Amino acid sequence: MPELPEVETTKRGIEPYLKGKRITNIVVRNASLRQPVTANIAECCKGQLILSVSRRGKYLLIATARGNLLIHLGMSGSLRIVPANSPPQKHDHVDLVVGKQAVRLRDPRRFGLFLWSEERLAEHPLLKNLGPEPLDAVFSAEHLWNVSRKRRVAIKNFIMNSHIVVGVGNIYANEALFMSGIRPTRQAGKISRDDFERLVINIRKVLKDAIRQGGTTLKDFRNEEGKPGYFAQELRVYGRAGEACSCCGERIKSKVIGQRSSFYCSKCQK
DNA sequence: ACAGTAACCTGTTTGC
DNA sequence: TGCAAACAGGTTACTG
Repeated sequence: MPELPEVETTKRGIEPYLKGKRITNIVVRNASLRQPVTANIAECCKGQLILSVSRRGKYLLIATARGNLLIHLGMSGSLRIVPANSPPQKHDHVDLVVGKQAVRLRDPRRFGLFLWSEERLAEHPLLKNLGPEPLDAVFSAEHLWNVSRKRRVAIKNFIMNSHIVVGVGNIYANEALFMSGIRPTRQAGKISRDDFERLVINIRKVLKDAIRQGGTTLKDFRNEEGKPGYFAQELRVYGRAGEACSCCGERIKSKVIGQRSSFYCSKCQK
């Protein structure tokens, strides 16, 4: 599910309910996510004042003076604001209780994470090797050029690699490559500087546009109010195999690249 | 160091 | 209609 725009939408949605409040409790109903929910997590952070809510890549970070909550939504996770006493549904695994309300993690596939960490975030194993934020200035054509030399992996896999740049998942990788006229199978090391310039611009554009629309809801993404995002209607190639290209009319092709379904126009993308 | 694959899970869609 | 297979937005551990 959630790529950067969906995580950013979630971050903006939950922030007003959390910032400046004290953590009342954390209720864990099912600790078996991709990693087990940190043992005794409630005792670790009960009573702590929430200083900030932020995002790094697809990770949500909730900071207190003693440590940080680190949440990842995996493939099927979502966070909602609910009354703390409302009955949980089948896949509602964890509640972060703040007063009479709770931020509730629902994650049917349990690929998500809900962790407590007292080490410096810059040192955290899940965060320390991440590449730049695509919406930061340090993410540039020069960066992509520098780290792609002699790399033979397909450009689509390359930009989905969080060590290269964070937050670009399958949907937006397909879209950004279409917008840039780059065939997703091309070797990263053979992309020209001009192509990288366009790719950087379009990765930023597609992510910003999707954030503006509240993210992309294919099936189960919901914001903190349980409402879907509206960017799906603006997707140009993702999920459109066999349809006419919006630019030239050619039929959109699909192909599995690196185990992920990929979509492109063979006329517009070389 | 790099590239490719399997694995972690469950729900929904597709095809016979 | 029923059942099994295929597929899904992410990440990482392992292999060669």
